[in-house]
Amino acid sequence: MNLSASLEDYLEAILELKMEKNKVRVTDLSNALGVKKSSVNTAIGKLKKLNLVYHERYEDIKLTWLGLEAAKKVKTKHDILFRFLSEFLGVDIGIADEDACKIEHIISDETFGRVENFMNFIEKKALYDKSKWLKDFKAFIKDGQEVV
Amino acid sequence: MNLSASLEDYLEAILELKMEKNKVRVTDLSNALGVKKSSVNTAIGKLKKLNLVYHERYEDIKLTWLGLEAAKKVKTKHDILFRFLSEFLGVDIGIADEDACKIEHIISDETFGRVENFMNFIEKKALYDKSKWLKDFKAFIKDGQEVV
DNA sequence: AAAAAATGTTAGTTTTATCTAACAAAAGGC
DNA sequence: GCCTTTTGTTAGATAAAACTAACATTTTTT
Repeated sequence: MNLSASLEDYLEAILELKMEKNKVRVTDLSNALGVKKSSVNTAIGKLKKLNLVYHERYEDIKLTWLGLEAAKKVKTKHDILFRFLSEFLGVDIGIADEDACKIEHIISDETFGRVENFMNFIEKKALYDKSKWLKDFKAFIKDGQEVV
Repeated sequence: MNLSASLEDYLEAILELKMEKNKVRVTDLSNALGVKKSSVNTAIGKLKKLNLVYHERYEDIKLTWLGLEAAKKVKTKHDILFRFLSEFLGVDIGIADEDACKIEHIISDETFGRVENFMNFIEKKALYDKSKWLKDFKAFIKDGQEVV
């Protein structure tokens, strides 16, 4: 199933809102994504046709099992890309979130897999690695200073 | 000046074709970007209005000074992202090229700056660093094996 | 130089995702 | 229980970027 960036954003937002406030309404999505309610309506119609959400007129929006799986996949991508950008590269968290949100839709599975591997590597390595490369790098990133 | 991803791709392709074959025609762009010639025409019309290219009916396409600057900016982004993906993360070069081509249009200046810094760091570090973290990481990336 | 092929242009259509504006239904306040 | 506000829906418009199909111009072949 190949979803557009826009539809992936809707799915992700539904999942996040459900975790935050349980009920997900058209207005919530409109606010979360910064689009008009009519746009939400159109998008939900498409997701419904794809069997990704369940929605009855004037009621709140629910993910189907299929939709939940798709949403979780997008969210996982987002989270790992966000951590890579903010924790590793030191990007400001606001910007890291924005960029992750754009990259998550266009990155290939292969590239994402590599980023994922890298974050796993870093996470474990940081615990017991004797070399101070990571610290050196963070210093470098921070003030552009070289550390030999 | 805020260009769409599509227009940035056209500029980048014009720069690359100019370097390869000197003359850049509508057909060259059509082939390079995999779009119809009529689409190239429409895009060139927009770039012309923005003073980024110079183009007379039935003649070849040239970048203005402004267009060249913009094209170089995009290409630099592409090249550094490509090196990061292929050389550092070990992504297949075909896929790295595709992904770089998508990411270059959406990444923030801040994030791109961080990637740039990182590649500079790596490049110098690799020359004299005693720790074998980079080698360890590449092994990890390659076969998912942990190296303690 | 005429015919054929390649190249370039134009007009009009399609798709995706947004918007505005008008309207419909539901929820809350009194 | 009515009125107002909030929420949801529908219809129609717009913008970007591609497409097809028809046509125009230039280049190449013979």
